[in-house]
Amino acid sequence: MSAATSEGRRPARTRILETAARLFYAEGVHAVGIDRIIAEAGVAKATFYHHFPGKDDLVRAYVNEQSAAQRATVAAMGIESPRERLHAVFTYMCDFGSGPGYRGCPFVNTSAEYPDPAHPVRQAIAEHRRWNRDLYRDLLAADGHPDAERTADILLLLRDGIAVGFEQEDHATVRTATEEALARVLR
Amino acid sequence: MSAATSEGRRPARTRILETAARLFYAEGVHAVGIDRIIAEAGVAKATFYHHFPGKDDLVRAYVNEQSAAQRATVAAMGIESPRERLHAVFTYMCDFGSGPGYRGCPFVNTSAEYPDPAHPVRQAIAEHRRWNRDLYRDLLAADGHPDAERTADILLLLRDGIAVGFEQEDHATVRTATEEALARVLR
DNA sequence: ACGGTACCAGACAGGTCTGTCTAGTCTGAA
DNA sequence: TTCAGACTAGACAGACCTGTCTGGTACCGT
Repeated sequence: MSAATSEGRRPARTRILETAARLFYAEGVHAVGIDRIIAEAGVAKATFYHHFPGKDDLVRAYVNEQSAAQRATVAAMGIESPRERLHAVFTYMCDFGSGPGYRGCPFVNTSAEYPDPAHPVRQAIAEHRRWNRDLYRDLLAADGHPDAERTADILLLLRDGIAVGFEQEDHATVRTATEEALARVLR
Repeated sequence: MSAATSEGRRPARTRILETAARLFYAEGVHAVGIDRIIAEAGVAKATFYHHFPGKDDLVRAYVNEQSAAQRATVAAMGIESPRERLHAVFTYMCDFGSGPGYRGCPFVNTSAEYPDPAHPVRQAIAEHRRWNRDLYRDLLAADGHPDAERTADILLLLRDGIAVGFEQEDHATVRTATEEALARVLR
């Protein structure tokens, strides 16, 4: 009996994506080979190449998966006011950044390994960033902020700073700095 | 006659470091192999391993070199007032980020390829960040800012945001957002 | 003249990378 | 029962990786 399908194991594609996400995030894209992913996912090589034409396609799927997860997290937040919602987003970032497995922003990290902005992986990252920036703008506008566009650009700067900061600096310091920065930026 | 030393060519170590800096920055650390560095530097493999015990040592030297260059740039700035000096630092970042060869912050990018914070390369990066943060704090304190410590933390957040932003977003937008963010953060 | 130092060219070893291919197993639907 | 589709195991090719080693040349201070 094949253990793969009858024992209620998750489908191969899912296992590949989950394993890739874990390894890519923890160790970097170039540092993790296909052989390791298929070994830890318990998948045959032919199966991997059946689902993904090449490694770059897997990386793109990984990026899109991360983006979908973040959008779902935001969508699942209670219906607070726009302002509370905006703060909740940044609070969530701080909580996530303070967690034990934090290893920086998956989008920033992955982007660093793909120098060409025209590469499909980079374009997937750019799309996520557009969503993120638009989220800030919409929440600011809904809150009646007088300069939602420019303030959204500033919040995106802050977002990236937080993502890098929690990877590099003391967590408590970054959290305090984030709260204070938010207060100053939003006046 | 050996072309290496008599024709006024730069010493091998310098050529290695310059070539490594160019390639590491443009394409990433893992993506560039030793073979390519020694080929483009016009250096024998034995010479490379004579100067650097291994690739990680070269990466560490690369990071330290970038740090030294940034410190020298700041040191070479005219003796403006602390506040002008602080603005000049951020203006320089914007100019650099808008340049044609910009590929993100070398420290952030390199850090993304070294997951272990205890790694010597990461520690070299951390040392540079301490210098940077202390630079902000000292300039703020010299300017009489009432909360130099916390504001320096915020400026470090902003710095990282700028470094990522110029790589990912429209340059003019990031520049405008930076100026506005600086104004709001410094009140 | 001599010895140390820096340098060059390139073969080599042992490993890992992506991607292809063969060959066979299991499951579910027609 | 037959057949397509998803899956498994693993050999293989060709390139690239880091690092070692041999062997030889040029310069420089003594």
